[in-house]
Amino acid sequence: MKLDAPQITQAALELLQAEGLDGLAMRTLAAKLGVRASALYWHVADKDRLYALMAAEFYASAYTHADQAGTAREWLEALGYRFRTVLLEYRDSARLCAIAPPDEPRSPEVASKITARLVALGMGETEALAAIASVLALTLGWVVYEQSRSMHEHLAGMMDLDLTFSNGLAAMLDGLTKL
Amino acid sequence: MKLDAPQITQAALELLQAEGLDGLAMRTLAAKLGVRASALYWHVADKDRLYALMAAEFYASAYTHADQAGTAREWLEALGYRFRTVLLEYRDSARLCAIAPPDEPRSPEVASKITARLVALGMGETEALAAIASVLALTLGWVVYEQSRSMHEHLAGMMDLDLTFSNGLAAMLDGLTKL
DNA sequence: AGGTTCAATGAACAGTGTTCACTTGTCAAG
DNA sequence: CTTGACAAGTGAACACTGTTCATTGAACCT
Repeated sequence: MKLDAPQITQAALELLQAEGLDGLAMRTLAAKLGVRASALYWHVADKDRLYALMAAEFYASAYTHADQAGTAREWLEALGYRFRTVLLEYRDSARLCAIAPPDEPRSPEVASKITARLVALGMGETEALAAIASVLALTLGWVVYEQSRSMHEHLAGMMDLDLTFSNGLAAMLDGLTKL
Repeated sequence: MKLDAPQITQAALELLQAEGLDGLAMRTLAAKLGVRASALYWHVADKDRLYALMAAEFYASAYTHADQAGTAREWLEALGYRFRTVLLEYRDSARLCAIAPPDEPRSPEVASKITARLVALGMGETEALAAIASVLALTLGWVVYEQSRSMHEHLAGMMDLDLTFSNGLAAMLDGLTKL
């Protein structure tokens, strides 16, 4: 049962879910894998790199679900909705995404890959990229607030968080996909 | 020249601007104030508390500028616009806001104070709160991406960040303040 | 068997936030 | 003045963090 970068990422996600971001220490993570902390550095360069791998899972889940949509509008809505859903499954995940550096060096080709589906559904390239950035930004920021414990208690008492998020997202998409 | 919580906050903001979040160590901050690190704990309970005080400055600046607006729509637009502007003046400020816990215990009265201006301009209380949360979320998330160095280089090469942000914000506000 | 390479170890290092017993400095009361 | 009290800062320690590196072990191919 050899160690492995994806395996480490998986264990890190479980640890995040169980203990939160503060509980995610390299030694703790290593112990969970039956190994010493220094062994992790053979497979993963940095803790920042580990953050990036973890965050990439969230983004991947969001993109994967979005790809089942049939229109550009639906695709963007699914992206935001699924991104929030997967983030809410893990503690402190939004803070993690805020801390994590982008995992791959971003090149125009990568950008094309991300926007490809939207372009196929009839959007312009930069228009698509702008829309994706806006949706991810709104969702990430929203979950940051939603996962802050005292903020959550405060907001949840005064409104339906699911509904209010959906409204904001829908409002933005109405404007973005209009003309 | 006695030490003081607001003074510590101010020095911390300067240090953040100069060195970024990683350079913001209690000992470094204390040295900047001509004092030892343990002295800071007389005025500020925690580092988290310090984060909260710093973040509060950003929010205060945003709210202050917004209050000069004449309509609900303008108020919300100013809130987002100014929030982004002040965040961009400091390095890693968005990540800081994502980490910082809300500074005051949130009560219904505090919520009323925040929404007061919007209510005076004709919005319902919960409607106003939802709109504020959406605007702050979009802006915070946006600046998180914008301040990530590699992400910034990547996005800045493909679009006008000022314009794209404004578009997203305007699109959302069109939908939120419509009916 | 021998050697090469991949993988994990254990010990250390520098730096972190934080605590606490202790020394100051300042000012008011006796 | 002296005394006491209280606010403020010190210095040393603690526990913990991410990270490095020389060393060791295991697995594989020749």
